[in-house]
Amino acid sequence: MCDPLSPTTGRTGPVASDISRRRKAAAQEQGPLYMERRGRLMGAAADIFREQGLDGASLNDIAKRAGLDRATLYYYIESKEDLYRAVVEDVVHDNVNAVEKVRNGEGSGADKLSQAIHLLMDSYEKNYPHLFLFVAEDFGRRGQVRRQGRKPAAAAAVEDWRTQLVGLGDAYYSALKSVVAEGLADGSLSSQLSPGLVAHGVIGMVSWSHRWFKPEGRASAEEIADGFTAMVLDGIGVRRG
Amino acid sequence: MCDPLSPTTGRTGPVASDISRRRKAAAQEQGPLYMERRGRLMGAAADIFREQGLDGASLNDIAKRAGLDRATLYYYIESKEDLYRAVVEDVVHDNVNAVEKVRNGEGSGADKLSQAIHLLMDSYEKNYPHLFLFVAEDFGRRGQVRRQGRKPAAAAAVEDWRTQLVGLGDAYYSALKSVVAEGLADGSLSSQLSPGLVAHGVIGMVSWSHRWFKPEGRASAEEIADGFTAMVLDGIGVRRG
DNA sequence: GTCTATACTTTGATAGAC
DNA sequence: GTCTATCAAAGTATAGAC
Repeated sequence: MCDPLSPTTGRTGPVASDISRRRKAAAQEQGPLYMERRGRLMGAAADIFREQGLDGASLNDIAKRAGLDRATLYYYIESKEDLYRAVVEDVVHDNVNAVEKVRNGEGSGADKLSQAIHLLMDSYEKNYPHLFLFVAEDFGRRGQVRRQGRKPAAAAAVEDWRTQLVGLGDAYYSALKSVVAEGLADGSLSSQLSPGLVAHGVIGMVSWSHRWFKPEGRASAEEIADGFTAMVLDGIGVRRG
Repeated sequence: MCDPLSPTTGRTGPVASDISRRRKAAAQEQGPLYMERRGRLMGAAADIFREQGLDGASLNDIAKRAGLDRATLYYYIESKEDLYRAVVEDVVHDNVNAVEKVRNGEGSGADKLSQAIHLLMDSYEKNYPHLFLFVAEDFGRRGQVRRQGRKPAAAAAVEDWRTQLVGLGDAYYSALKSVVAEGLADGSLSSQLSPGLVAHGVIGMVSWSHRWFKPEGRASAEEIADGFTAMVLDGIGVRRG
């Protein structure tokens, strides 16, 4: 290691700026100051994305919330999409993994369905608002992300990234559908409905909570999950016969 | 001396352009050509809004789909928000009115709940994609609509309009909650859950269909409504005891 | 690490000729 | 009725000084 690259004049030469390299270096280093500020930035971004959505949020708003200048963000992140990704990716992955673990685990289909509902509501609460950011966006739509600026993030990369997120949503749906099908097969569930329709209904019921659920609200995530589970399994109509 | 290019002759004077006045005049006139082209524009706008969302859609895209120049749109509409409003407003109003009519009508609470579910799914199909455009947007978020251009639509007016749309969503929720409460009171529904939670769940189940429902798809809106109604009233768990 | 200044892009909207 | 030309605003991202 050596840093003899100062100009031979002895003067402090012009700094090689290239924030892209400095960003990568800092990311590798993972110094304590870097990590702390990066964490604060992620929190601010989560708030703003929650309030305004991916499109509606501007880096200006996020920078202001984080107490930084807009340009400073680029020391920590590569682009707006990169920032959004950093905020939601882990939590979404964890969630899909968790549901797939439930599907592959022990228990009846009905039990697993209940577990899945509780799991998701729990995650909404624990990881608020990160998971909601993902649920609120409809990545199935094309061209939603509008690219501006002198060097917009590479279109192909952005498209790849969107496709990945769509895939995660699909994986979640697929796992839940399997759970329902298993329940119908093992006799713990009984319905004329297709597993796919049930899965859509359950996911809708739970996902829609991003429009009204507040962590400090009257009902806890667990109570809501209990309620939805009872509704789906037992129904709310009076028993006939 | 005198500028020979100066049009000081008795020739036809400069036209008073003012497209705003001409737009209002044409709207009053309602000539057949105007109505036909306006209708085509609304159809194109509905398509693009469906694909890209309110924010993601650009007037350029909409104009292209309608086979017009971007500037020509302003002969028919006042602003982007005005266009979106024209596309969704009637259908959303009709829907809220229909649900309130169900609430005020005859029948048990359980019957009314079933009616409401069928009504909404039917409307999704019949008015596709207009009602979906509304459901897909989250007007509860602030500052989502980004205003650009030399003279952005008056911020106050846009805010008013957003508040109105939020109000329509609230009215829908409120009506459905009443229906559930009535069912619990008249004995046609039986549950420990709060009417509000049930209403949220049902609305979520149905509204989420904007992410997956296709009018040409395997299941019709009526079949889906039948399925969701059965799921909510009877449940899909095996009967105990 | 952070900021000022600025390049470049896209958009919504107008003016005014035809 | 429609179009060309253009505007002002807001955005993303970069360069480079400190």
